Amino acid sequence: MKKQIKREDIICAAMDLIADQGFHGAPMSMIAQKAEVGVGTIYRYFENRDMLIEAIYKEKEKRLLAFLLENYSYGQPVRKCFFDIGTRLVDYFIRNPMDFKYSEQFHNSPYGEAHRRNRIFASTGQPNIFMELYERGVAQQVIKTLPPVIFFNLAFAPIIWSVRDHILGMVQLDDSLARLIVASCWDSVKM
Amino acid sequence: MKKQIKREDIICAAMDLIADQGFHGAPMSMIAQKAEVGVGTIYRYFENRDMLIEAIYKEKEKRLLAFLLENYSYGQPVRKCFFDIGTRLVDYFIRNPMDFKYSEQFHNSPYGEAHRRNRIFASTGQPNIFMELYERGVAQQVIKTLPPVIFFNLAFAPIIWSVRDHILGMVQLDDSLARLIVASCWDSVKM
DNA sequence: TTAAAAGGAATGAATGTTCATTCCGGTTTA
DNA sequence: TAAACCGGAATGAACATTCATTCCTTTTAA
Repeated sequence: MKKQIKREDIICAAMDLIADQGFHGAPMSMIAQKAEVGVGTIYRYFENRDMLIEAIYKEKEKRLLAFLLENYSYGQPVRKCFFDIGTRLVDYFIRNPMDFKYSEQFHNSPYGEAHRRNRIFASTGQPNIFMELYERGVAQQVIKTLPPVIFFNLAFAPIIWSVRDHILGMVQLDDSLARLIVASCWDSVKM
Repeated sequence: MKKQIKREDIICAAMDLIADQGFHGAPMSMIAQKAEVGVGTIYRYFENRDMLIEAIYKEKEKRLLAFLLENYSYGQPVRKCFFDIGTRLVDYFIRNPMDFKYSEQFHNSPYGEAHRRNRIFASTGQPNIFMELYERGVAQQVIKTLPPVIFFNLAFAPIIWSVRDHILGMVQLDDSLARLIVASCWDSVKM
């Protein structure tokens, strides 16, 4: 009970610090301070720094996946599903900018090297809606014949970059612009 | 004369190390060793670590820009210019993977924070072919009406991600696939 | 009912390591 | 021979991690 609370405190503190200062700006001492906890305490909950960082990532990933799967438009046409996933992705990250920033830091660091290839669409055992979408699209010939990786890049890279720009204040990503972006991504992959 | 050679040695060593080990894997002592130079010598050519890292970036950027501008299809239709830039970008990075990797490391680190927004299309005083392309496209109504940043994301994010995947060995990016990707990006921005 | 004792959670000063940077004795060059 | 150059040991700052000690909660026993 108490235990879980402290663990949460540490995770939140670390995630906030790392999200906006990067891994360099988040020494254990600072994480401890922000979490209002002794440095040593962190080590009661996490084997070491790497494990803490990994744990945060896992948690974030789990939440995102859950959000994407909630009421997902299973069985709808490929195009519909594509728009659904795209707009949800934008929604989620705009509502949880810290998650996005943390994820960026993580993937672009030695810690995330291993996961780099999992990105969003790895086979986590979960029903993989990304892969399913790709395969269905190819089978029905509604999307271009492309290696899966390329499909994913065309489909999501502009979205991710645009979300980043939004969070950095370079653009205002409102609903209509978000839709326009997703539609453009669709234009790039559709047959 | 000699001076320039040592400077080059240091830059090359640092860039190779950083490109494939990241900034963490490239302490000054290791750079010195790889460059076959004393640690102190580095400080004769660069004020400090940050300056070295910055200098490498500037050099790389200059080279890329020069490559893109070489025989650039000025005055051709927007579509033609778009394809030209896209394929050149792929070509350059595939032929200079270290430059690409370095650039990725740089942009995703505290060092590159300042430049993050310059990415490839900042106004460096140079004739900015990216901005020119965007403006011409909008004026002629051959591309969608989008904020410039979004246009750039749609146009180049998938290319950059795909190049990265190629370098990591996730896809084989041959000429025809590269052309297909550029064409798809065009599909996403064209009117 | 209360005092004492145990168990284990929390703490943060101390430790050891990893660097960037400096400095000065040696070496080359003009 | 002086001046410019080099090299790499020495320095000190920044950290992750440890561990002896304190603190708090729960159990025991009188």
